[in-house]
Amino acid sequence: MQVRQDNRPLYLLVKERLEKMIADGSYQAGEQLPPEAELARLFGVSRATLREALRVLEEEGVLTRKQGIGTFVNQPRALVERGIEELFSVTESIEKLGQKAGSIIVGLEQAQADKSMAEALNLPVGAELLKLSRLRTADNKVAVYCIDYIPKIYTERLPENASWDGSLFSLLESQLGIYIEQAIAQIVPINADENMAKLMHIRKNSPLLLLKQIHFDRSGVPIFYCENYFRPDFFNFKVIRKRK
Amino acid sequence: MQVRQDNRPLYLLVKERLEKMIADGSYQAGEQLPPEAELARLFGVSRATLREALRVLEEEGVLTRKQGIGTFVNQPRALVERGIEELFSVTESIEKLGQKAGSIIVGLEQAQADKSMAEALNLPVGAELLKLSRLRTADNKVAVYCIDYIPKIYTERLPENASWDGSLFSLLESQLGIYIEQAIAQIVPINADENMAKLMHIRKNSPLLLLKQIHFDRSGVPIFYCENYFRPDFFNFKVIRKRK
DNA sequence: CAGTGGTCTAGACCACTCG
DNA sequence: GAGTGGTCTAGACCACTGG
Repeated sequence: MQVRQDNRPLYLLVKERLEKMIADGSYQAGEQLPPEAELARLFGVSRATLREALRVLEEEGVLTRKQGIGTFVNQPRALVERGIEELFSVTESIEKLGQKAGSIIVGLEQAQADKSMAEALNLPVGAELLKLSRLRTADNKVAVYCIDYIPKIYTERLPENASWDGSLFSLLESQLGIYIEQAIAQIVPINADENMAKLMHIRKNSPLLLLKQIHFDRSGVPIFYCENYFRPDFFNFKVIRKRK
Repeated sequence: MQVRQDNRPLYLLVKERLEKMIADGSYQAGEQLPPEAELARLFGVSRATLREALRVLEEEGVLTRKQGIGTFVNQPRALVERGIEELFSVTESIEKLGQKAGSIIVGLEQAQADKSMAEALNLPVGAELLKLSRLRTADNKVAVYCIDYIPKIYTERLPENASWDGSLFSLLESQLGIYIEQAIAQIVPINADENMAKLMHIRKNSPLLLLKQIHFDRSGVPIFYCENYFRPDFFNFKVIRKRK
C-alpha cells in the first residue's frame, strides 16, 4: 500500500526528489533530463503534476526547458545571496548582517503631501502626513538615515504608546493589520552634505546610496513613502537581472 | 502576406478578456471575482485553463488569490516603468530613452583573471581576458563608462573584423550563439575621480552609480564580467522589491 | 519525419477560511 | 457545513525543433 504520510503537495515531493537527483549527480549540470512522459512514469505521477514540479524548478533557475528540444540542468548558482529585489525592513537588513539594530529618533513632525508625494500615495495634495526621521544603527554604529512619510489616516489609528523605535513594517502589521507586500524603489547615488555627514559620522561628500521607496500592501494600495540613505561600507546591494 | 490568425494559447485569450473586464470596470479594484468554476463556465474553458490565466495575472500583480477565500482585483499599478531587475544591454538602455546610442573605445587590452574575477567567471586564476573600455554615448553625450572583461576563450572565436562599437549582447548572440539570460549586479554608489570626471565630462566627485555585473547564459554558465559607471542624471534606476 | 515540451479537457478530491 | 482556491489524474492534440 502506497501511503502519502506527508501532507505536502505531491508536486513538491517530486520537486525534492528531482533536486536530490541533481545534487547527487544522477543528472549532471548541462545534461538533458528524460522526457516528461518518462519522468512522470518514473515518479508515478501524472504529467501535469510532474510539470508543476518542473515549473517551480525552472522558476528557481535550476532547470531550463526548451520546446521541441528538452529539459536541461543548469549550472548550480554559486551566489545565493539575497538581492535587493527581496523586500525587507531596515531592521531586518541590519539583523541579517548579524548585528544589533537600533534607532535614534531625530525628528517627528507634521507634514503635508506635495504634488509628487500625493500622487505616489494616491492622496489629495495637502493631505496630512507624519514625517519621521531616524538614524538606524548596526551594533551602535550609524548605518542608515531614514525619513518616513506616513499618512495620518494610518498614524491616528495607532495607540498612544506606539513605539517608533523599531520596524515600521512590524508596527503596521501588528497594530493595524497592514501587511507591506512590495515596494517600488528608486536607486540614487548621492553625496553626503554637511548636515548628513555630521549625523552619520562620515566625511562630507562620502558616497551614499539613496533608496526612495513607495510601499504597497497586498492589494497594491500605496501605504507609505520613505527615503533611506545607506552607508555603502555597511551594505552590499545586489540584484538579479533577468532578460525578458 | 500574413494574416494574423489567432494561434495564441487559449489561456492568453482568457487572460486578455479578464484584463479588459478589469480595465473597463466590470470588476473593480478590490472586488472579489466569481469562483473559478463559474469563471471557467463563463469563458467556456476548463478550470485548468482558467487557472493558468489567473496564475499569470497573479504573477503580474493584477490579482491576489487566497485559498479558502477568493480571488481579488488589485489596485492598478501607477508605475509601469521598467526596473533594473530586467536585464538589458547598455545600448538597449540608451535606446529605451529614445536617444541614439554610440561608443567611443578608450582601451582594448589583454588582462589576466585575478582571484575574485576567476571565481566569478569560473576560470583558473591567470586565465586570459580581453579588457574593453568604452565610453557610451546617448545622443553624442557621454552617459556611461563601461569596462568589460571577456574571457579569451570567447573572443578568439570571434571573426577578425568583429566590431566592438555596439552591444556585446548582440555580438555574442549573433557570432557565437551565446544568449545572455541573466546577470548578478552589485550596486555601488561612487564618486568620480579626476580621470573619470575628465572622460565623462562631469565635475570631479560627482556621484555615479556603479554596476558590477556577472552575466550568465541560459544554462547558468558565467560568460563575462563588467563594470558600468552610470551618470544618474541620464538614468533613473528602479527596482520592484517583493516580500517573501 | 520523430520526439520534445506546450496546451487543454473533464472530472475528482483535498485544504483552508468563515460563519 | 458551505464555499473557496489548491492539487491531481488520464488522456488528447498542438507547436516547435532537429536530422
